[in-house]
Amino acid sequence: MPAITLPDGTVRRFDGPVTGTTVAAAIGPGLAKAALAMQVDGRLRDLSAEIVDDAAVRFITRRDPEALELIRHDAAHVLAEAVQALFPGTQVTIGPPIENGFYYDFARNEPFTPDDFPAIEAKMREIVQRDAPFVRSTMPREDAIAFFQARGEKYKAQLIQDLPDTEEISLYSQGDWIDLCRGPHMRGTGDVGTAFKLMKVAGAYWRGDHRNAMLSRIYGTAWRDQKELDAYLHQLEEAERRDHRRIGREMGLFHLQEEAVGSVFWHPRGWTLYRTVEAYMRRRLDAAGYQEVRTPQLLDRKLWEASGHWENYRPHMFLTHVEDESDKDRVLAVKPMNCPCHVQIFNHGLRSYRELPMRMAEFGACHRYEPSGALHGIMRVRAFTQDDAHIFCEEHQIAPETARFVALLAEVYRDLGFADFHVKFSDRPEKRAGTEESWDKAEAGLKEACRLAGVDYELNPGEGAFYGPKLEFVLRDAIGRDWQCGTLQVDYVLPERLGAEYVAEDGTRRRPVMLHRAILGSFERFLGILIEEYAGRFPLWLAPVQVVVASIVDDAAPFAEEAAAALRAAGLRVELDLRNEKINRKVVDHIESRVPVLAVVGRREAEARTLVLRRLPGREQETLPLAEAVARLAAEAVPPDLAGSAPGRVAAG
RNA sequence: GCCGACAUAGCUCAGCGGUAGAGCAACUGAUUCGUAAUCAGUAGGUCCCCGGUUCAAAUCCGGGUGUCGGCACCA
Repeated sequence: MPAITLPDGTVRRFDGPVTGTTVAAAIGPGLAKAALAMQVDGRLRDLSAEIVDDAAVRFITRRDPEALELIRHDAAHVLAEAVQALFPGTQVTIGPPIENGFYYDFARNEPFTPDDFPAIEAKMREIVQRDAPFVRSTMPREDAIAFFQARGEKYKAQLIQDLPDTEEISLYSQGDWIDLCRGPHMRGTGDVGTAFKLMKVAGAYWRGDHRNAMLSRIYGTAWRDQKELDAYLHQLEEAERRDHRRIGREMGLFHLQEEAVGSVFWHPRGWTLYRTVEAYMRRRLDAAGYQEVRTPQLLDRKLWEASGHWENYRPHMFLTHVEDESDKDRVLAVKPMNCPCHVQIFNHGLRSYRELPMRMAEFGACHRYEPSGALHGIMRVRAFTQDDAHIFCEEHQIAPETARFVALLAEVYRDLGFADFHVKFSDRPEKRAGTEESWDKAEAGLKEACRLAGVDYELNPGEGAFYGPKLEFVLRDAIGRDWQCGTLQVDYVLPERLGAEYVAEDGTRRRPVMLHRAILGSFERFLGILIEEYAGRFPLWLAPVQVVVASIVDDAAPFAEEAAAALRAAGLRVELDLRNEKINRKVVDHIESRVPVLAVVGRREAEARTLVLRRLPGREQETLPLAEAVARLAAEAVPPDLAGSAPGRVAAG
């Protein structure tokens, strides 16, 4: 006699076990038609599932957030059926819903190509049209294994084999086609609808392990209706326009070329942006009690052996040698990290606890031999500069230093336009240095510090650095990819390996703890993210070219030059556009090159000694006397950390 | 690194066995024109590299390199 409580609090009683379909029908024909699945006591279930006991039930319709996941999951099944119908002999593996869509991994000797999409999509529509109901059944484990083995689905058989004993083995059929699946599903394939599209093919390792076979993955996107699908496709196009590689070229910020794979050629405007951010960071670090240092690029392998990099990190290191006979056996490595160098500075001379915490910063240029497939624009490169620092401290200082760091990082991100970021906590990896005790201590200490600093994180198991656990501060790019920028790592290992010590209050020698930390991560990556975040339309203080003074007629040129000089004298980055072009054309060009302010000078302005300021890409304009225009723009161009203190003059970078 | 796709003028792209083309940009000239592209002309290419097939290769085949999308990697 289940009593079913609905979200609005009403209770319905039934004589015996009922399916969701029956309950929905009892409530009303509208709901019976709209319900795709249900939530029973918070758990998502098939509509055809029986409810035996009293329960709170909520029906899922197409409008509910859960519907998207169901649509995508079912779409993956439809894709799998379509592929097996068209390409006999293809084995199915897994096909989960993901953000914005779904994928399915197939085992097939010949990989799919986008040319196969039209046929597959057509078959999918056919299957959706047929609207076969999803029917759930269960099978004893051994039977299920035998069942899939007999069909030549060895991946499915293996999946079942590896399911925990407690797990019930459920299968879903849609017409003649059947698949191992946990569910739940909607009523039938027709509920998938037609707002789906296959997007791309890719190779993917079975179970994500590069030692396993490579499967052929098909990605698709699926939505409630065509309108949502169109909106998503449009959004993808927009994202493509923000791509830092495209904007970098369009704005003349940087380029990459074959002779220096993974290294950036910064052009004048890009370098201006870089210097602006660097100068900002330097001020921030100075104010936060850091001391900046500079350390060598090339260091003898002895140091890397001592630090543990030689053992743990060598495949990623660039090694050098010289031809000189007397020196030819010496191996110098280009530094992949700055930390060992900073320990060398710390070790130079006897340290006292009074000097701790010692915050040692460096804009350190590092080189790492990254796998070719990992390279991506300026976000993932082989040569980059970190806003790196190491805090040498005593154990009890870990928590307060973490809190200070997180506060600084949040302030920097906010100033640079990132209100949102998320934090991951990565604990001990398989390949690591140091004892279990030191890892226990480091992980516990960092967790405690997070608690004190009020940092919420998600756990990222096994992803720590080889010397210590880390916090990762993650920002998202235009294409929806996440990038680790900031980081904080607790390290008991390197001070030990490199023999760092200080004299404690009681006169004994102790090991400091090292906190490795970065806020931007690398300038290259961060600037890539920054470019995408603003789509190249930077706030005035960051814009490489802040103002273009454009003349309307040649007669106005002398005053335009005078105005540009005045703006430059106030510290602004100014370009002059005296081309023999109409003002319409100049407006278009400078909107395209993403200049924030256009100062227009015609005959009238030249006579009245005024400027017409137009904020691009907007249309509003205002006329101001030259001196006032200069003062206003100069004030506006003050970096956020200097705002409030003497406005007017702006550090050049 | 693995799977797949791609590589033609500065940029975006067409050409896909018969000796290279468009638009924009560049350059020259005319125009001096008040806020989203003035007109005309000129110039511009080892068709990524190396081999092969062919009377003939940008085009077909093989091998490299790079880029792009995933996967793996990201200390």
